[in-house]
Amino acid sequence: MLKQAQSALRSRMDHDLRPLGLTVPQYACLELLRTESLTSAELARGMFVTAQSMNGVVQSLQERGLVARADTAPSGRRRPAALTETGRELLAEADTRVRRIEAQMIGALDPEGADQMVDGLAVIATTLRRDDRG
Amino acid sequence: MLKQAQSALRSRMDHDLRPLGLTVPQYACLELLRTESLTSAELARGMFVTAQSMNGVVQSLQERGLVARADTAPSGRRRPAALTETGRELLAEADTRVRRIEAQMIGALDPEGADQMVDGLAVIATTLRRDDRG
DNA sequence: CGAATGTCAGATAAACTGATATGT
DNA sequence: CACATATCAGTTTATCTGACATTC
Repeated sequence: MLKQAQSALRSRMDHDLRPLGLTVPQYACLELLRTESLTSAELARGMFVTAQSMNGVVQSLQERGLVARADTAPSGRRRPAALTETGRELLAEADTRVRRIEAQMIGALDPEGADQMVDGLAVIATTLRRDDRG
Repeated sequence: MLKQAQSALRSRMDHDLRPLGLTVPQYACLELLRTESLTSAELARGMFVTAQSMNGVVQSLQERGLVARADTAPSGRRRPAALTETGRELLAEADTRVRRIEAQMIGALDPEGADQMVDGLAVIATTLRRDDRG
């Protein structure tokens, strides 16, 4: 089941990221911010949690100087978070660790199977959104 | 990535199990106990968490009367937890909800893809155990 | 002694619901 | 007014590490 693989992955990522002072949700958050600035609400949707939950994560990242947000909203109440230089550096280190895990994961599958896996997981992720039929 | 599908699944399970007063870890725990009695340590290994973490989960299940453990250990310090009748009933209800999610998940994949998915996830789960090369 | 199991204590993080405020 | 965003407050759960006891 998904749950077994999920638990194993989370456990392993937690173990490898902990020395960097990063939790899995924090890492996931930084990862989403790699290519673009996003508001807490957008990050929340990307991670399937409430805006309130995400707010806590973003605030802790902000306090640690890993992300930055403008003090005043450029439009509406939107205050997108962006990686700082420090954040980008830490993300790079976290990434090498996570990629090592992914490599181990992918290495255990045959090449064709790995491709189908990625496709299937993407389908599942979009299918399970709570919004699509609660 | 696994993480996206995992987050979506967790969010969806959380949402559907919450009305039963069950969290995802609690449900996973009951599920592991469906066919056999297990100690906290064994459950912990099955869920890739520490024995301490699992202890809290088991204790809350015990307080709610969903699982039972002998007061004295039949051998060593082992005090395996077993589902109570109440626990079994709640698990049944939780199961129909989770199966509904799984059906939706599987339904989004073609039959062949679903099979390969299950196999692949099993491989990943065993591969990622922290113990196998940390 | 060593290994497995159980458990206490303390800390931190994450998630929820509910309420409230602010902009478009 | 409705809707999206932000954020505060309070609660619960899960998780970790460290320490310690028990039993084979």
